[in-house]
Amino acid sequence: MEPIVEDKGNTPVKIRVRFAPSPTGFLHIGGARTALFNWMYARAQGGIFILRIEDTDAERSKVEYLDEILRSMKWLGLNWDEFYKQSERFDIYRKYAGQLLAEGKAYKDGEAVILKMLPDQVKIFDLIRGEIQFDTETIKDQVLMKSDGTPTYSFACVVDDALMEVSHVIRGEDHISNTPKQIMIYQALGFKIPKFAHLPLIMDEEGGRMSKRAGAVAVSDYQVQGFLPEGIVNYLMLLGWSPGNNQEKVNLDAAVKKFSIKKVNKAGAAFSMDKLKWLNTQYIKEMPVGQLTDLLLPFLKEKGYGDNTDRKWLEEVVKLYQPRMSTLLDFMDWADYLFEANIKATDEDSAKYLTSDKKEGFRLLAEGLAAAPNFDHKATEEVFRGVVAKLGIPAGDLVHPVRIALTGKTIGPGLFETMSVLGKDKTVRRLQEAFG
RNA sequence: GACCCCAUCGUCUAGCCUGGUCAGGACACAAGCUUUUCAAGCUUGCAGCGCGGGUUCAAAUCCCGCUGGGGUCGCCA
Repeated sequence: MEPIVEDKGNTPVKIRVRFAPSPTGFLHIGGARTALFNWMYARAQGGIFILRIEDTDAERSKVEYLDEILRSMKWLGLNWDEFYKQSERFDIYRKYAGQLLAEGKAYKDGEAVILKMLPDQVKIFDLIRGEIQFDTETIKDQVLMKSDGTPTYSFACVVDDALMEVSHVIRGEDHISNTPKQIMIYQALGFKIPKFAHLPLIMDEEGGRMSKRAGAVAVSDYQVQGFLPEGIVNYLMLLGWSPGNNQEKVNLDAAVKKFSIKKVNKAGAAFSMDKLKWLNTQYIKEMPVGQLTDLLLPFLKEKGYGDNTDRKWLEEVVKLYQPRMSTLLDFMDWADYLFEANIKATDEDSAKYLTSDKKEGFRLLAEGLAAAPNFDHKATEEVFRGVVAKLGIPAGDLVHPVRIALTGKTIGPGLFETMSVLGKDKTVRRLQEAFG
């Protein structure tokens, strides 16, 4: 089956799209969304997804950034079919600039090459917004090649899009006003003009411009914060697009099947950390424990918890926390008492829960647990129930103080499971030492 | 300021193209159930077509204006 679409002239056009980041910073969450929509469109149409690095600015471009962008793309699962770097194509841009000079369509100003803007009404056809019209009279002459011999963004972009036979330019709305300038370049060069699709911008939680101080903006920040690529990708696709049928949780494969660029929204979308977390929670919940444990390993290692932990035991612990985690980092916050030698509750919690009337209960419990033949949650519960029955108090009276003593926290999984994974030695010792 | 884009619950959205379903779903929020806590889960609730004119028997839906928000005006990308 040939992946084609009909254009106006009825000539079959191969779908070719590109994502063109500049390695002057980390892969931004907005950039990731642009990449995602390009990727989905390519996959949905059986087309080609090109990754083109726009590193014409040698000053600001850094290899670290390039590496990070590539890493983030792979992490998100956005694989590319072709790869280019503009810094390796300067000869090409120079050649076309020379051509325009020779044809008298551009002129020199010092070493710079500048395109004459002809008065014209430029129409661009945008797949999302329809027809947009500009009057080039208000646009000044455009620099093509800078005095230092390097191409400007618009020039390199147009030359590459044309030479790489990009059929659809899918990019952020912030590029709308670049488009008429670029069309003038296409026309001067005699290149075929591609179709455009300008995506709505992602705003911060307050509806303003996305900025660093508004929280995480780099994809890698979200990775560090314990988000899963599945959750991020799912969330990002919902910003400006809907899979329909009231579906919210949709994986990449399913999304590709339903994706249509024409169904993309026009209005900007505010980012919601809450909803991202909710989706992340959904993906964590459905993940096989073994896989989740694997993902947790690097986080544990970084905290120095990773070494010589028993895998089977670790998976049991993970299973306990899996239903209540919304990011991988939650596990690190909640399960630390299992890895630390000593734990401490806040003074406030100690004062509230570890009151002297609990001493007898703690003593009996420590004694009973120490003598328990085994230490699964059934065994620990049996001992516990025996103690509260003997004391004639409600279970809750002892449950909360014990949890504080064992974990340093007021929240957590069931107490008996908690004791079981903590192990007999630590459990008994922490009970004995609870009152100093 | 000039040019351009946009406008449905607090937020993301379905519905708009091809006017006529109590404007549907999700997150968040609130309440309840469950319960040894916190989550999760289930149930219920709260909440919206920016304003003003048209067109029409009928407007969230079509047209115009206003207001509001956003973007661009670099030898950055």
